Amino acid sequence: MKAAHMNLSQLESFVAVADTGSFTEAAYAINLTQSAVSHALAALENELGVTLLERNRKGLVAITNAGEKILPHVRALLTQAEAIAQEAKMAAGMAVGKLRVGNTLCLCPGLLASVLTHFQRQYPDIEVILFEGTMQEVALWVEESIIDVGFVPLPADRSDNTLITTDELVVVVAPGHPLLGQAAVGGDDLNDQNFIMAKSECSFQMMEMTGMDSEQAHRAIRYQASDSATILAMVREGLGITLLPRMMLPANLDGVVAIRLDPPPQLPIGLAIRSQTASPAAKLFTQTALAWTQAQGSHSG
Amino acid sequence: MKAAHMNLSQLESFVAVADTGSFTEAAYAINLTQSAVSHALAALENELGVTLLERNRKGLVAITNAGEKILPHVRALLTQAEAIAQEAKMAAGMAVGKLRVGNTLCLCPGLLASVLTHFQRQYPDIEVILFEGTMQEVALWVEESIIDVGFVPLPADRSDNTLITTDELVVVVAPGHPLLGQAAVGGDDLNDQNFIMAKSECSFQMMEMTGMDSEQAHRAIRYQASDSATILAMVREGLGITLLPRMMLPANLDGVVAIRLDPPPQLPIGLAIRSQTASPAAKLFTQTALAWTQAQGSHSG
DNA sequence: ATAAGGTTATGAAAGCCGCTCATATGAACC
DNA sequence: GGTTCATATGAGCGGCTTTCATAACCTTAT
Repeated sequence: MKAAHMNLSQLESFVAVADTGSFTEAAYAINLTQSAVSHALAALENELGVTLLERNRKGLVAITNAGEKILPHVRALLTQAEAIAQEAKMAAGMAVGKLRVGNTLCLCPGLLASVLTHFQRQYPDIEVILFEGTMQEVALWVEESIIDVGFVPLPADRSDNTLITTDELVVVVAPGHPLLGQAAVGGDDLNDQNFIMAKSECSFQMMEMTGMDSEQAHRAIRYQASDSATILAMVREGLGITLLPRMMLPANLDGVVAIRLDPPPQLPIGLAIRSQTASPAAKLFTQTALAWTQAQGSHSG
Repeated sequence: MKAAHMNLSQLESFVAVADTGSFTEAAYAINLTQSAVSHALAALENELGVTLLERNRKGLVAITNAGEKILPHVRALLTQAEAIAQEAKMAAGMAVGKLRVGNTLCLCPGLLASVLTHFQRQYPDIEVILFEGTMQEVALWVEESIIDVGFVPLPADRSDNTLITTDELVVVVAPGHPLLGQAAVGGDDLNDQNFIMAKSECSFQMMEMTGMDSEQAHRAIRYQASDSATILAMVREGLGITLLPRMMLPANLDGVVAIRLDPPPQLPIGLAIRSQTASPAAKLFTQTALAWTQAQGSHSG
């Protein structure tokens, strides 16, 4: 029983099932028959000698421990397969393929939009697929080959990072707030304030950049909302103050006032990719983002 | 012409040809017919739409630029394939597979030997393949998936590193050397000495750890040899002094004297692996190495 | 030159493998 | 129990991969 080689198709099936949680959906997602997926997984499991998925003729398949261990490797393998195809097309002069980009909602949405616009114009044949998640998720996704490139706040210890830009954190308060009377607002002035922040880990990071420690930050948060408009509305009502990257401020902030801090905390934002094994599209994206940064720099300089 | 999926077998063929430089040898190496390899490469190139190898009916095949770009991705892909197989076997309770270990000759050879012995005893069914190279090569090989794990001097910026041990650098001189008269030998005392060092980049790193700068180190080296016995013989003849990690000293150093430095420079030695995508065998090896370190530590403590 | 010995390429045939179609089987919900 | 949802299974077709045999090509020696 000389085991035949495992197959890219089988691996794709496995990932698809793991992602969709269903053989039928997986089959649809990768343009195959449900039967094909079933056969593929049976063959794969047979060859590996391990059960990858706990079947359940009802609709939900659970991944086994073994499957959980193997899945990241499969993802990494398929990512390389895509990279190979892309490199080949690049060598033939065309920039095509898929690029999975991760972004954190609470990091300046305008940055992603600008870079994306430039990128799409420059490489119209690269299909961009967007993923949204927390900073931690985005960083993890890059490592696990779920996405090819992601915006993360630096310094990120894992993976390869290139600094794209920094964004200044500002305090937003209601008109007539006591802080407005001060000549300069430092980190200490924020300690006894009520904060309204986004429901994200990244809120704490931002607060700690003003000089608070983790515990203070947790205590200081009075309300948490998921949308920035909601947060600003609450600030307008005088329920508290908030801390935002400058780029997240709306064009006209009616009813609220932004105050710069002294010293101004700079949130560094970078792009994470898998250093050596990045796909060409991912490298192109990084280049585009860097070029955009420099263009911005020269505009304002 | 809907391109069929590329094939693991084709990719193996490509790597084999790239490594051996010959279709015939490659075929032999992966237990296939020369014809099969030829067909495989033709199919692969046809699908990718790129020429990967510059053929030459004489015996030597050169890799094209496109091939050069694609090759690392192929290696990474195949490494993941091996990792998948290993994870599967591990889940079934057996530790089997291949592990490619990189080592630098000038880093304590005893370390590798000890760890290897333990590892082989613990996991007799994991086949270990040794690679020797300079520190830079070893670090690069890990990144490029040519090896799974490698001993490198820390800090190595790339890849994931775990500290295994440190080794003290000592000065070795001929009997009667002026330095022997001093109470304590510091980095400054070495500046005007003639050095005999190994032909390796790692020599400079060691010298810089005593406080010299790069230029001083280059000037100070009088002779370079490739074997440590040769170096010690030259020191014995009074041609100069050398700097060695303690672990590289022979059991009885007849005719030469080792002097400890003050402060003693500690060369940190670690294991590099690909953080997320490491094969289970590579992780086991790291564990074994760490366990060995701790055992050593408790012996001497 | 021509032959010999090396290389890769090519064509045809065999066998295996992966896909689809059709259908069985199982679980839940009524 | 039947309906409806899911996955499993079996047979057959088509294609891909491999092998065998041989061609084409290059280099070197005679």
